[in-house]
Amino acid sequence: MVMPQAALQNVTPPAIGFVSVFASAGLAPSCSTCYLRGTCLPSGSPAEQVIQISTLTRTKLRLRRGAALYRRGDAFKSLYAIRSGSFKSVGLGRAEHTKVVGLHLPADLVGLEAISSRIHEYDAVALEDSEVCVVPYDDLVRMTLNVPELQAYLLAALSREIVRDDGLVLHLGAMTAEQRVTKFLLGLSARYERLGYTGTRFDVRMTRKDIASYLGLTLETVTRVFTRLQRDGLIEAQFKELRLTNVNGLHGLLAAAKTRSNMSPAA
Amino acid sequence: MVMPQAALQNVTPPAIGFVSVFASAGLAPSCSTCYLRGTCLPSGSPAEQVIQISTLTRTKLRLRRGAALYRRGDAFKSLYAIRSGSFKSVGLGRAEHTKVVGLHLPADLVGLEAISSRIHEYDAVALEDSEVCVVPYDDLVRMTLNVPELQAYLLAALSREIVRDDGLVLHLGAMTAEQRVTKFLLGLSARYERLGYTGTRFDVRMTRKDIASYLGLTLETVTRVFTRLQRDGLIEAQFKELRLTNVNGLHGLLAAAKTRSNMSPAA
DNA sequence: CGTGTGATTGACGTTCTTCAACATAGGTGG
DNA sequence: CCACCTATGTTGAAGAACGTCAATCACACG
Repeated sequence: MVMPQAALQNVTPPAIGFVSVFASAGLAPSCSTCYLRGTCLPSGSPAEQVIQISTLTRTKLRLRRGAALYRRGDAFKSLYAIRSGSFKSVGLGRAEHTKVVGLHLPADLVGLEAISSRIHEYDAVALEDSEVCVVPYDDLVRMTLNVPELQAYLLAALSREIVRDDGLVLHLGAMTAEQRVTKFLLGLSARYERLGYTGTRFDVRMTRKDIASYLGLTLETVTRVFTRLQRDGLIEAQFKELRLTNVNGLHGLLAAAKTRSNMSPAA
Repeated sequence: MVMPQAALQNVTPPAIGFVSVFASAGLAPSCSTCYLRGTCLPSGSPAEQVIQISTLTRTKLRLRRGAALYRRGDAFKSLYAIRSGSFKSVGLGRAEHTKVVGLHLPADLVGLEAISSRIHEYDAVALEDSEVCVVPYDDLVRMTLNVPELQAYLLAALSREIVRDDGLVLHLGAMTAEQRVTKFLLGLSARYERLGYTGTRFDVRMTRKDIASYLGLTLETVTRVFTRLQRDGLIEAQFKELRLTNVNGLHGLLAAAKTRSNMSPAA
């Protein structure tokens, strides 16, 4: 069990639990060689800028499953780009109850919600052994003034997050349990595909309980939907392992007349 | 009925319906005299910067109730700061059904969701006769490079929107109808108070149908909750007019043991 | 090999939706 | 100014979807 090695330069420190910190002394790859190149930060064109951006992310963190990247109430100092693994964002609802509000995969930028208040609003917990690049926020912002592409990228990332959340709002309130789960699975599939994986066969790292929380359901309901989808030949699921055996069929469930109507027909 | 007067400078044009465009030829107030000064854009300190920012927002729009500031699919060119009135954001769910995803009051910045894709994702519809300042986005971004406070402000605004949405996600999935409506009313109250209004007596501009859509309920359920809250002496409501007669009681409903438990107890 | 967490399945109850009828407000034209 | 008309809001009764409670199973981990 690797313990956190005290503070290094200006690393956000408090990540408790099974965290390992290391700087890029040749060990850690720079942005220019990262296989996610260009997806998490704009290391697109001018090589000069890529180098500049690489200096931002010298520090990496490794987290064991269950470890927290940050916790609710922690001071916000950095954003985190996921290099490998996955995280959930866990928020606090009324009456000391928690709820999963986000699921983050490689190339995602985590911590955006804390920019305005400078205090993290959620726990970010590793769903598996994971690795992130630390992006000190003040340095990032300073650099945007010289690298307009970076500025544009950061703004776009924030905007994308808003769209994602709005999408969630749109669906949470207006879909049946079956549709929520289906939407969730298809969304995951699409994200994995964008990362270069298959999209029809992947592991669901969240527990049924987490999924239920994320979708605003109970874990029993989620389980039942899984078995129903499996019975109908749309998926094959056992525990974390998942295959989408009939993607069209799944899409069909979403479009279906079954929509529950607190929604108004479009004009 | 005032018709849109063709394009003025680089105004986003397509706002259809009852829209009136006018430039600030002394008529329209500048940021330095606006009663919302500092709330929508950072016209805080250096007078020079306020003037600079004012040049961004030379164009204002007036919209009649029901008119659209922009529509889904419109090209994104500007953000809009609400000077007076209110708007709803309406998104498209599955199967040609719409859902209200946002409610915007004075000083809010509208259109943030379109920054990444450069295409508006929602309709923004005026809930009453309203007035907005047009903030051309490219000009705004260009200016942030010289005015770091503006950059910080813009990033914070986006981040705040993310927090707002996450909050909605948190609550939509995990609260009873009574709690959703209560949360909605208390939220409105807080926002009006922050704007300098009473917070215990205000008009709800959205129809029951809109509220229901926003909260993921049916309009009948919303109505029933309203009458129940009224019966219990917590509010007085007739149609759009609303008074919160027992704010503590309302807060009590949220904290209450009544939470439905797809939520996990905090660690 | 035992313990604990996560997953599954069933029976039952509650909340919310659905369907339907009716009331009220606001706007339009006579 | 009134009559009408449509959009909006209110109320009731019945049913479905999902939550709740509880028992059992399977896997992972020490």
